[in-house]
Amino acid sequence: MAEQEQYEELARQLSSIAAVRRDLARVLPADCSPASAIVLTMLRQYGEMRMGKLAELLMIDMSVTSRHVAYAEARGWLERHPDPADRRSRLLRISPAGEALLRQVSERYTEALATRLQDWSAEDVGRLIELLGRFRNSFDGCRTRT
Amino acid sequence: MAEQEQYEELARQLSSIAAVRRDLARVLPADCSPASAIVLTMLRQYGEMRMGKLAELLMIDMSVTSRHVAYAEARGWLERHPDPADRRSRLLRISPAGEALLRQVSERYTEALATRLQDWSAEDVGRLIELLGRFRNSFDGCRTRT
DNA sequence: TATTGTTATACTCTATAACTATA
DNA sequence: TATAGTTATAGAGTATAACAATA
Repeated sequence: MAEQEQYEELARQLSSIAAVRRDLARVLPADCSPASAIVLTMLRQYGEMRMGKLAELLMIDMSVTSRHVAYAEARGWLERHPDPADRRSRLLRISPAGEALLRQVSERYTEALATRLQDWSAEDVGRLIELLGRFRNSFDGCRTRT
Repeated sequence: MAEQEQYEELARQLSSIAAVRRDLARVLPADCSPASAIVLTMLRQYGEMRMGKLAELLMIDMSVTSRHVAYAEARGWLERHPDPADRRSRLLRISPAGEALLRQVSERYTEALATRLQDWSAEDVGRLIELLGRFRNSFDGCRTRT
């Protein structure tokens, strides 16, 4: 258990991180929104999946996910194939163009982060990643009011 | 220096953190936006300041800051006093009502975080805070494209 | 009936640009 | 002229609710 003061500080830090995300988003290719990048990243990492599963991974409403997917499909970055198990649903799969886009995104993110974090050790970056992952997991399934 | 893979993972984590922020925002009092909460927090922490300084702390454009401040002032959470040094500017100061609101915000944030992070040690929370602070600082003044 | 996904609508946050008042 | 702040406008992201198709 942590102290109240720590929790307040943590809440403040979370606000600041939004600015970092905006900064990072500026390096993305012109018509690739952060939303597109994360959708494609999930499809590459976890493979073919349904809309509902994707929404769950992204922790956003399916209505929003649906629009992000439509945007990416319109640009040829992903494909929707019939789901043999359920005709209401379709399976989402990243396309070769989407893979190519992700390689570009990864390059730019990496370059931006390498520039900004040049004085960080790989160990500290690793620690930050580990703690952020744990932090996020602590919120999984917590969409009710306390 | 970290590896490319680490940077990619870090970029993914940052996307996830947005969901955490949304979750946390749900515990705020009805007409208190996350923006109001952070504006008031800054005024409490750093004291009276000008609009430009506040925008810099929040790392958002002054036009946006101006609207957040107008919103908070309309609800009596902060006051704008003449700046004796520059009549174009006004000094922003948190009001007693704003302080009261912040106490409520702090209570709810704390309760929400305590619930979600019950299996975290104070040390790990401290490490996360420290790393997030350093991370944010590494981005300060980096609003250009690489 | 319940569930999967889509669409319509509204709200929040943000940035850019044009503007006012003062330095 | 330059700067501090405001306002108008536009764009991205999200949630809720109503809806269509299928389970």
